[in-house]
Amino acid sequence: MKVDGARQLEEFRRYLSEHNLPATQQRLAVAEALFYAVDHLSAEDVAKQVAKKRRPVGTATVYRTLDLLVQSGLAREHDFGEGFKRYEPVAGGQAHEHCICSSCGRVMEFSNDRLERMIALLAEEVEFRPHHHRLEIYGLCRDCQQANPLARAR
Amino acid sequence: MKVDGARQLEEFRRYLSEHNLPATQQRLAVAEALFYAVDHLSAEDVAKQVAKKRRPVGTATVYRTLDLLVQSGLAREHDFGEGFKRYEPVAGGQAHEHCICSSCGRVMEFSNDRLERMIALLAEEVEFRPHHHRLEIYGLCRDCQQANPLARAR
DNA sequence: ATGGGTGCAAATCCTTTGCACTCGG
DNA sequence: CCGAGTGCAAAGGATTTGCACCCAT
Repeated sequence: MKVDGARQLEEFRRYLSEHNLPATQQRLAVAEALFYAVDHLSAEDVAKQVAKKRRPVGTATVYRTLDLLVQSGLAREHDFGEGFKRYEPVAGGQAHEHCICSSCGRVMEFSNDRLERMIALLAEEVEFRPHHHRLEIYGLCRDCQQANPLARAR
Repeated sequence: MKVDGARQLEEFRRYLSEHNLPATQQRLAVAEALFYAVDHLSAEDVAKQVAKKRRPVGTATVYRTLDLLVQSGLAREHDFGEGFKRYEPVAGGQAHEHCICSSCGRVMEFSNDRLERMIALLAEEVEFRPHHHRLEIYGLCRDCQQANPLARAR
């Protein structure tokens, strides 16, 4: 989901200083790569982006910084069943869900307030205090439906 | 979610013969372990159950059979962010969702037809042909809310 | 009989960790 | 300055794979 990269980077700086954590080149470079990404990036993707735009950063640092970003609430972690995780920037509070194409792997997003409210309500019905959630819909994207009209999504 | 183990095992047998796949001792033992489980089992849990009730089965076979079960639609795979996958039996078509306690790891289930319908509808709105989905709600279960009233779910 | 299944162990792949060195505040 | 952060490479843990042997059909 599109976010304002510059603004997000500023938020991250604030988070770091509030927590007495040094704002190192590496941390900022990793955060920047994620915040300006248009897609859901894997840790490796992030490392590549950083290497391209700035200066290579160690794998460990990439993972450590991604963890920080997740903890700060500025990023979200996903597992689309590919055997590794993907990350995406989060613009404060905008919940949204994902459709993952079983055929080509494309990920689409949508959001719907009524859905969000219903989810919160249903959780409370089982005496659960919801914090966040993740909805992934697997099936066929438009292109793959056309390419293979009879295909049954896996 | 509770399913009829014997019935499910029969379904698996049918699936195997329909696909010209041998119904080996190991496959049946793995399927049985999963179908009679009350919880969401990891591959290792499954192996342990099989070893206890029947005869030890190789790790590779456990994974291979779990894949078969998922492909046959008789089992479902989950990643609750623990670093490994969990599996649960699926009784034909009964969609249900999960609440995962961030504090103690307990998993609760619920289902709601209105939610299911809304999810299908929203996917179609973005020209996506949904096949199945996964909704995971993270937060605090009732016990953990009481044990730590001020805790903020992660 | 016989083609696929199984077990074992080695291989993979993503992610984490230990440690000496470097740097931001 | 100095404790936290970084890079490297080695470790870790779940899952997969290669291959000789075995068993349902």
